[in-house]
Amino acid sequence: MASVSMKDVASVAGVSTATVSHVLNGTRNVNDETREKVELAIKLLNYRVNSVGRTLRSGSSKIIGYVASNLSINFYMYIGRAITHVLSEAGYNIIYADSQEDPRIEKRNIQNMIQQNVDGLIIVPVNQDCSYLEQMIGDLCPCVFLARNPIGYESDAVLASNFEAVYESINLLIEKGHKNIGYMAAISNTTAIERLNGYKAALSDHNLPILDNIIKFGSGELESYKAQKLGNSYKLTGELMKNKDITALFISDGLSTVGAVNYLFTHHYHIPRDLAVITFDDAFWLSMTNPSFTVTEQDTEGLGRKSAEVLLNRIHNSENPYQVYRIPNKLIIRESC
Amino acid sequence: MASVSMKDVASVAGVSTATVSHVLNGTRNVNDETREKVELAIKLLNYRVNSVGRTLRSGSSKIIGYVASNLSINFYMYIGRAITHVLSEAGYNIIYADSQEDPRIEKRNIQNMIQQNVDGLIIVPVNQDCSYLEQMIGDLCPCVFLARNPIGYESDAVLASNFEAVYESINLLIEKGHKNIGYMAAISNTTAIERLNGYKAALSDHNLPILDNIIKFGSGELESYKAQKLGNSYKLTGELMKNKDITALFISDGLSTVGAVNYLFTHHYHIPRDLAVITFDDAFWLSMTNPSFTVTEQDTEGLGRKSAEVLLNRIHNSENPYQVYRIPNKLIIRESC
DNA sequence: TTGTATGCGTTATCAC
DNA sequence: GTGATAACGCATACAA
Repeated sequence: MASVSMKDVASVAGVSTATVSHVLNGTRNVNDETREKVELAIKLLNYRVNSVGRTLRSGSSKIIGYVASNLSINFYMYIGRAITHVLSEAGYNIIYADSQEDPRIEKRNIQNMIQQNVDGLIIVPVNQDCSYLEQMIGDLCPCVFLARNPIGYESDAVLASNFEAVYESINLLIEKGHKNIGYMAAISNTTAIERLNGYKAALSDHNLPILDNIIKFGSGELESYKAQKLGNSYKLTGELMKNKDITALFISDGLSTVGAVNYLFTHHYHIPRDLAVITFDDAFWLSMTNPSFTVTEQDTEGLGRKSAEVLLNRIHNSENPYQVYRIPNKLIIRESC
Repeated sequence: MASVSMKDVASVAGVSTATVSHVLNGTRNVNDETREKVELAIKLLNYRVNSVGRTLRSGSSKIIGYVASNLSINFYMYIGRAITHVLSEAGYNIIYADSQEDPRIEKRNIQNMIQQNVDGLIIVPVNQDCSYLEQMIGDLCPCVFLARNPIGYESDAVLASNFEAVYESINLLIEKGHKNIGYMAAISNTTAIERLNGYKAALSDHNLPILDNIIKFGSGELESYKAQKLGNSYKLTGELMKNKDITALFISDGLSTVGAVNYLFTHHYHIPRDLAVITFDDAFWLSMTNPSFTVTEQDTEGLGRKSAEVLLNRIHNSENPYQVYRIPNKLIIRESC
């Protein structure tokens, strides 16, 4: 509405808009006296740059879009904060979009951001198959994938070291004498496969058999986090635990954890006496249950920071070959194992 | 980079840019044949409108900004989804910004959004005192406050019915025979006062005394949600529970709940036998603890929907007097009372 | 039914 | 050291 433009500032200060612009951006030498006149006018009129005009003219919005599959999962919010921290330092503004696990919303979010002329994108894709993003993004803006390795789209990716994290966790259980270690996963995608491979490798390396009947994989359907508490993973855990030989359980994702823990508590498992448990991904409530849970925690700070840095590199130097970066987890030992 | 503009489309279709624009927006009659030529060119070139140009020219970005005090609290994300739902229907795009409970970040977020020419703002303010937003926002864009009633800034606000929700909860406890009902609050602001007044009114209406020594108020400092589990509310609950007359406890905000519940579990309170408990605000884990917790749940869907509607009204009709809207809570009875 | 031309607010290329 | 002026991509008033 009552918007003040550079023209107004220029007129009040008695200079040209070019001078105002240069004062604002420090892009050329300005006489001290002139500068002061301009700065006074800016204060007087309460002038703020219009980013839209600037973006149109300069071709750069200084905005980075963070499009996450599901922002109601704290994991992705914490990553967002780390991203924001790094990128603000570098002079960028960050806008968040929430895809709500819906590929159509994700598509719209990315479309919008591109139309807003974002200088870069950090994407947690809803689906593994990202080929449909190819013609949307193309070479319009650099783009880093986060937490999930995209299929059908060549780009940088920053991922947790899924294999190593699970390997380390299973190792711990084996060292404690467990031989029948159940494995629970709600989702099946390449990330889930990487984790499962860590499990299998750890068993193999200790000459333990891999028993298919104590590995439980969900349908791959994504349930909303809110609905999750009564969801599929509760049931899957029940089916898994019919096998009475199991003395330890590894829960391989945060979505499974809610239902699985709920099942174990409801059925009065004595942890860790009857059953040792380790879960993938920390959550604040996992340290306040009785017993508290041993977890392999993903490094949100590291993941966010790295993806921001990779994006910045890509923006400034678009010729390097694409690369996948791995951020190690951290094993946090609590009471459940 | 290889960005396609209306000019390119016009040239390929053999028409003027005006025609392309009108085809795109349906703003005037176009010959079927011409339209088809244009649409073909658009497909051929994979053309997408540039929102920046459109915004600059039209003065409207069709973007609404949602600036929340702390997006890692699920409550605010769920509200964001409801907002998004209503506003997408109305043809707006929504961008989220996370203030991380830091007024400086909030300020930057709002500043950015205004510079991006957003058509409206929905703000969960970090501080109660919003007078510093006055000169930033002014009449530059309509703005609805959410969840916290701003001081020093005249605007619409959409709030939970704090008074009634607590009144109803305390009523339930009184009906169950409780006379010494402890009250816990981590934060002290007008929202907290409203809730406390609901507590006091319920007691008064049943001719029960209001005992200051079983009411515990935090310092008002905001702790990060992540750090909260070991934070102030744990300690405050401990101090409160020194009073052995207390037979019921009302926890008046989600931030307190984490610490308070942690304290009660750690000290092996038998709930509800020794102590009946009701908390303000639901969270998924409150239904999977043992016992599960009775809560007065805030209606995120209603809060988000209403604030979006109020904003739309304000955008289309800016002359109505400002108003405060209240969205009722829902009492969900579980095992803790 | 369609085209031409202007301006939104800014930056950048000239010229002075 | 400073000022005109063009151009970014689009929508629209006006002309044809």
